[in-house]
Amino acid sequence: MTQLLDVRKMNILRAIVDDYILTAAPVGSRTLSKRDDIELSPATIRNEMSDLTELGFLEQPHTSAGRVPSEKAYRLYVSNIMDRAQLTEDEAEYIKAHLSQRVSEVGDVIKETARMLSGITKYTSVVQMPHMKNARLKHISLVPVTEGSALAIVVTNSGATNSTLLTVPKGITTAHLEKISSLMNTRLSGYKLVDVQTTLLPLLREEVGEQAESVAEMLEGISNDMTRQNVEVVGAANMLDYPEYSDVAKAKSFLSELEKGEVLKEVLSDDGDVEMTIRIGKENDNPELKDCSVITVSYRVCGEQVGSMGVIGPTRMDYGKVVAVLKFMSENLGKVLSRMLLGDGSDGANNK
Amino acid sequence: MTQLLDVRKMNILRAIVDDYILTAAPVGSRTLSKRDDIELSPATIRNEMSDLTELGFLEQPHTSAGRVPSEKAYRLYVSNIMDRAQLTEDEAEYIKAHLSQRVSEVGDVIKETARMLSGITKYTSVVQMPHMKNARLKHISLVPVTEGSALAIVVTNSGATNSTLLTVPKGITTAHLEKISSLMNTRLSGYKLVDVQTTLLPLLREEVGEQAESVAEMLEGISNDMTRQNVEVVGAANMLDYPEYSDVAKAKSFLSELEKGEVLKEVLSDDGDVEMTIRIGKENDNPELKDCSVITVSYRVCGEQVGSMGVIGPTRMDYGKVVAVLKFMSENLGKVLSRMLLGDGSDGANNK
DNA sequence: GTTAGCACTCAAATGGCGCGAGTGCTAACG
DNA sequence: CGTTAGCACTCGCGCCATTTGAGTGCTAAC
Repeated sequence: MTQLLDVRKMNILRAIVDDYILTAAPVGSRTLSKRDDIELSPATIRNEMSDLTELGFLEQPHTSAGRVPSEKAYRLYVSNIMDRAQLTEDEAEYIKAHLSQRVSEVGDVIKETARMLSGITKYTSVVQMPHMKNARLKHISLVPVTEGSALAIVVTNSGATNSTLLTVPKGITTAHLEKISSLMNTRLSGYKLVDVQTTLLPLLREEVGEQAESVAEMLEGISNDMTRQNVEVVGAANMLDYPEYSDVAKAKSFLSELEKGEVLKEVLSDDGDVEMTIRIGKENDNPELKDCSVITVSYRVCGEQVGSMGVIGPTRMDYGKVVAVLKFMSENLGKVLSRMLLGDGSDGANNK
Repeated sequence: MTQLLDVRKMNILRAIVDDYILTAAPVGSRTLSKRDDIELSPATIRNEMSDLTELGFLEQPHTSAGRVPSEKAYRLYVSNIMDRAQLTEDEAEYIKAHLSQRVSEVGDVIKETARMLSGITKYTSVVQMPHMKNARLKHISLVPVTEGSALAIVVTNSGATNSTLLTVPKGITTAHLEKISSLMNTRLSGYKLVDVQTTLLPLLREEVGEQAESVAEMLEGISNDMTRQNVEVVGAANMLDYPEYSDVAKAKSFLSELEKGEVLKEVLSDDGDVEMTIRIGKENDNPELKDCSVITVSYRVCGEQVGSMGVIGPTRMDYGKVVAVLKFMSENLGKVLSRMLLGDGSDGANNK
């Protein structure tokens, strides 16, 4: 493509998208000509719209209706046209306040984040719990609890802690446990959790003599537990406010799909190191989302990418706003979590 | 009330409720007379229906429509008329299989229970995580993890274990922690968790000298963590299948309310020792549920009532089926959890 | 006490009608 | 030559009158 569209076409297209995002109704030439930012007669606009339709940026539901932006138009809008909306002072303040007030549990912070995301955007929000795949092991201790169970306490280099209750073979003694944990420590310290599961575990399984099986099982239990991904979904009901879901059948299939949780894998799919991903309509792998757009952003704790979150809305979502909110939210969540996991010490992330 | 209704009226009422539960459409005299179990002419039935209307068991949406059961009718139906449906072999089998296959985590078992409940009933299900309020403390240990944090490991008399990460004052040493935990053990062992929070904590706070504040904070952290109630909700989207929610606005307000979570408190409200509660329509405290019925049942682990679960559906829900499923599910969940918490030893509950 | 018959009611479905928003084309204008 | 006014044409949508049919209540006969 050379210069995609001349300035006037751009302006018209922007106006159409803006309007459609707001009203969900096909927009016509007259409506546009009334706008302040477009000083053209309806007829001229009609000509331009005709061109835009031919180029695939607009669609007509039927002959005598206005035009509706195509997915191609949204794509262009997102990458070239829209001016990213700013959060209002109030919103920014609100987010900061609510995020730092819940400093007790990681889970709570994630939930609150999801709530705020959908509260501000009025769409459906999805927030992943931070995973620890890339965290490096620092220390493992095994504490006997009852006959047949022990607690594994795992500390990672970032300072994060996790504990899992393990079932251990009945006969095992405290001395045994200590031996095993010291073994684990010498062999595993410094490695990533994800490596433990994929590569180190098989190796170790061969090497350890006596308690081979128990050690292996324990490790598997630990890394399973620490690798499991949980996702908070909030605001699904919001979708019912939009005319695209005024059909109950559509609403139902969307909500069911959400509940099944397959959708979440799509959000979860972290595209390498990409900061933010915008998937419009059929760009989503899941056919259930073909009328939705999904914007996701990853967040980092102490520089390490540990999870992502996203907003799901109709294709005519307010992209500018959502992008702004997500960006802000991701940064702030990162800060708060970093602070939490490091025990309030202010290193790593700069918490202004 | 003497004998509430004569046999024929009962039969007719049952037939109407049965039919309405199935079709959600007002049922007329002709429809009824065609049924095999009622051998009367439409005219006779009309007379009876007229009586039933006067008695408050039936309602007419408008003059020329059939009759619809009133809440009073459902009440009667539930307590006197319905024959509790049995689960099919397949369903029972299915439940047992899926429940015992997920023996790893309590949370998973609860989730699976909720999923099956709504899967079988096609309504919305709500399952509470088991609480430990009534569990008696057996042992507490505090394990230092990093500078500034320690893990509290709590074992209860039933063998259940729980661990919480606590933040401790920076200066504290391992020796300190040991002292504190032994103090906790001597003073608290044998008490119920719920008592710790409400009555023991203030007492203790005065008594301990030196580390008063830290101890108190820790205990508060522990008991907060162990008392928190979590609830799984599954199948909300199912409601959209029923004509009573074909109005999107209604659907939306129901779903929003569910998401807000206030509804859950209602389910949670354990009516003392009552096994099963059925709330029909406006019997629900929450006005949002005035067109719903909620059936809840508590479940027990080792004889102790530790949580409850329920099904939310339209007032014309299939009461017989739901009651049967809930009863079965509650028993089986109890068994599975008992087995899990006791570490597979088969005492307490009899696991056939 | 039960039932057939009949007049009456009323929601919902049906179908025509006109409105109005919007298009596309053509011809005139600067 | 780009822009605009004018006009005929399209077509979904809401409105209204009509029909349909399920259902009732009453009365009179069995």
